[in-house]
Amino acid sequence: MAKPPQHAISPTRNEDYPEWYQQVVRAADLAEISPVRGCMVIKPWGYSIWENMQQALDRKFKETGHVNAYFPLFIPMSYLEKEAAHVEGFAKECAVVTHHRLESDGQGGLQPAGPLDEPLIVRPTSEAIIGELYAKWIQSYRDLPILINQWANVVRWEMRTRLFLRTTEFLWQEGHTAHATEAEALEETRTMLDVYADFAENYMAMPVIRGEKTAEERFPGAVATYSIEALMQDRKALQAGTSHFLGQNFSRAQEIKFQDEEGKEAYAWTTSWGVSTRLVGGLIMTHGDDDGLIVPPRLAPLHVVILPVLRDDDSTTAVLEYCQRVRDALMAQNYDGQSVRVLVDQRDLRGGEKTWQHIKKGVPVRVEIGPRDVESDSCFVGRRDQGPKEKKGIPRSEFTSTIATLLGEIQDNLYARALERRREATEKIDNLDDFRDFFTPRQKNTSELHGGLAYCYFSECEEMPSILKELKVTLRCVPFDETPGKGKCLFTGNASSTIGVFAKAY
RNA sequence: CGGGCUGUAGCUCAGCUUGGCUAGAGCGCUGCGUUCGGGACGCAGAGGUCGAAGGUUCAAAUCCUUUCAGCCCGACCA
Repeated sequence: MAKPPQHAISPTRNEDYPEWYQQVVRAADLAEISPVRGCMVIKPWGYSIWENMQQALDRKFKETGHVNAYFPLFIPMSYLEKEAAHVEGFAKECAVVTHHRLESDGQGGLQPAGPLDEPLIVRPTSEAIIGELYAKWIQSYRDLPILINQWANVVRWEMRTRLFLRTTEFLWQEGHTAHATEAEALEETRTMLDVYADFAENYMAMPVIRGEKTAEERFPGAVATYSIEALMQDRKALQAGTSHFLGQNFSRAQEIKFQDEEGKEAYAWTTSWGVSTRLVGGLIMTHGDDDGLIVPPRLAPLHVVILPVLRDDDSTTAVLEYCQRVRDALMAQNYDGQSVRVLVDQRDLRGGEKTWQHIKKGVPVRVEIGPRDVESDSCFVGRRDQGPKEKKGIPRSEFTSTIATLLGEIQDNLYARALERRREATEKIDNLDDFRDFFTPRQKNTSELHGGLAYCYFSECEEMPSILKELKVTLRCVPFDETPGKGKCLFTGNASSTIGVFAKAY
């Protein structure tokens, strides 16, 4: 008998976090790198999690008055030239379509032909094309607000890619709204940030900090960028969603004008906001452990997997029938407004092997059912937020009737754990030595989890950028939830009344 | 786009320095048997034009040239 390894994932988080991440993506069968440079294939388990995210978000968008539409993948290059800062921000990472045909090169190969008069850009984001249409659609204050969202893929030609966190092509949603007044647009920007934060915390069980980005980190062309920032288990921050107040920058560039109630011509106030498949990466790094992924119940493709323990005797039929009964009873229950999602895994695999597959995929609840359980009318239940061997027998009817409570407990527990991890990794720091110390690993040669979130007073000064660069630290945001008093800028010692959240980041 | 490295089975790699017979291992896969509530074992098998093109040679995974692709480190990023 080979001794089983201690953990399903090797290396562990402590040993090599980036490698652990990749191994979890693989072990949980979420996605794989594709033959196409920088692009990933999202496999059914990973896509299903994304679908559940989409579903929850889409419902929230609609509850806040938005509707879905779809705009073209291609953007004429001239459209992108209109907003100067926007161009500069995205020009370096645009895929460009210059031809519309292929022809034989005479040697069995193909070559592009039919050059386009004007190149088309594969959208890196859609402000440029959507604004162009809004300009046509908006004539009167009666046409406002326009509150549209689209689910789409976008392409940004990144130099280095990591599954879900940064890929050349990714899936996302982008909301684009236009308003008659500044106040209304600002409120929209803030509302959508709150929608994201609510989703992150209550669905993903991932605590986030809401805040505003500083000028350097702002979306190209925006007046203000708000973001939600989450802390991963390696103590690096992940920007999980952004909401931009675009002011009139885009409407001036794109001539999005309307006549107001007094008959005067005015430029619309616009916003845009988005979250992407990057959230799946955030989910992995928030909850995953050394046995693989843990999916919060509200987003889990499967809530419960039933694993029949079959022997080579005549108990098989009884066990399978019992499994069906348990399945039916579970599916009759409601969790989070939907029927509980259950699978009886009858594949012809060894029990241990099968169990571990589901552990690695992060299914919240596993139920082993064998002759013993049929005999005692009970279920042998394991929770993914607990150790693989912490399984216990529960009377069948009690288990099936309280499944929603159990799933709710797991959801809450995951959030509580994540919040506690963040709390442990958060410090208020008021001098530069401590700051350097906080972000410097103890060991030189091995990778080490270190750092976290540092709350510090700061000012936009000359000293800050070089120190941050040296430490590979970034200013994540100016958090909304902090009420600053009087402090001193960490970098200059000058008086400051602005608190920033600093962290190493993805 | 600068610096370093790697392309050999589905995956991870050995073999290359010093050219030589039918190109290997582990994992995975298929079959049979024993197993099965913490990741099994035994036996038998399938699977490769050694990234591509050209050259040197009696002989090339191995040496030379060209080329393509990928990875890592820098500048950029949801």
